Amino acid sequence: MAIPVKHVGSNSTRTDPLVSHGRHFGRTIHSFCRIFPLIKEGLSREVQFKAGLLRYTDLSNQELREHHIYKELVEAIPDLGERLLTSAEPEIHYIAEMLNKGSMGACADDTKSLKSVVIDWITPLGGSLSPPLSRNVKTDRGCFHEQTGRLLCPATLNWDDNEIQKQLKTGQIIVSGDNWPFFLYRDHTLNAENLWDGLFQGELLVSAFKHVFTCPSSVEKETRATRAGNAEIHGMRSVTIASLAYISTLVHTLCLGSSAVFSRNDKATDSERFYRSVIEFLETPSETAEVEDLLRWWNV
DNA sequence: CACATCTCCCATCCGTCAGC
DNA sequence: GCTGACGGATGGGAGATGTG
Repeated sequence: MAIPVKHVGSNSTRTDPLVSHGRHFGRTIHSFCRIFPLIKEGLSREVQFKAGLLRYTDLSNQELREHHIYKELVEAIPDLGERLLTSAEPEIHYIAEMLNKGSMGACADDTKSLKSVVIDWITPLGGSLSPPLSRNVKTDRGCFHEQTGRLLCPATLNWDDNEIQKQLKTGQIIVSGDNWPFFLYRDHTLNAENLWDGLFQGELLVSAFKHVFTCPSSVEKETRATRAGNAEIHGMRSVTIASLAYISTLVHTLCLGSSAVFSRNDKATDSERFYRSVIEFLETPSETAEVEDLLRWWNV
């Protein structure tokens, strides 16, 4: 297998800094994507723009969105744009592979630690879960458990209705679009008069966000951190739409959900579908004002 | 120094799926 | 069915950076 190995630093035993950038890319810019095609096509479009062969208005919405992600990627990593322009295909493959490695690795680590502590967070204060949930096994979560099922249930539905529970278990009801689950709302309750009230301000979401981006111990009142957390390491200043979607998806599918696999196949899996619907929703032009308010709330 | 905390990485395991 | 390749999950641990 001929993989061109081109290390950036002089010390060849260290991992390529691209991996670290890949970690942050996955958490804050975009998850669930094939990085090589993203770069390849983005690069090709850029070249065509410069040559006057292509205009932004020629792109479909999907292409526009992909190109936007490409631009964010290039801007996030110093000298990447320049490097890509002078790289042959094998080198681009290598770059994509390193970024992908980081992106997947971060996701694996976050899932691993979150799915365990999330048990603490959903356990009632001073009480216990009945039946108890295993910290390591997820198969009995999701709709199969009273506590996780209630949190995952779309907020417009009544979890206490047996018929609804049954339909959720059999997959007849799919959570998507503006039918958001309870855990996304502040106090895990829906204000029927204002669907935006408290949306994406759920306590679980906030805890998970701190856990991943600040540091695990910052979730409690006093942080015991002795070193920089992820946000600081990568110079992250503010909460982004993609990072909110990332955390929401982690909690939704990987911590509360029962599915065992965080898949990125071509088939739309639960996690990917959920991620996309969150992003699409938060990027809807008509919701801009509310989203700005939301981000302001997060960034206080 | 011993320890605590945290990020990052690796080796290994396991489920899925195409090709026979 | 069987099998091997592949990719994601998992557990463990190295290394960085702080504290008492």
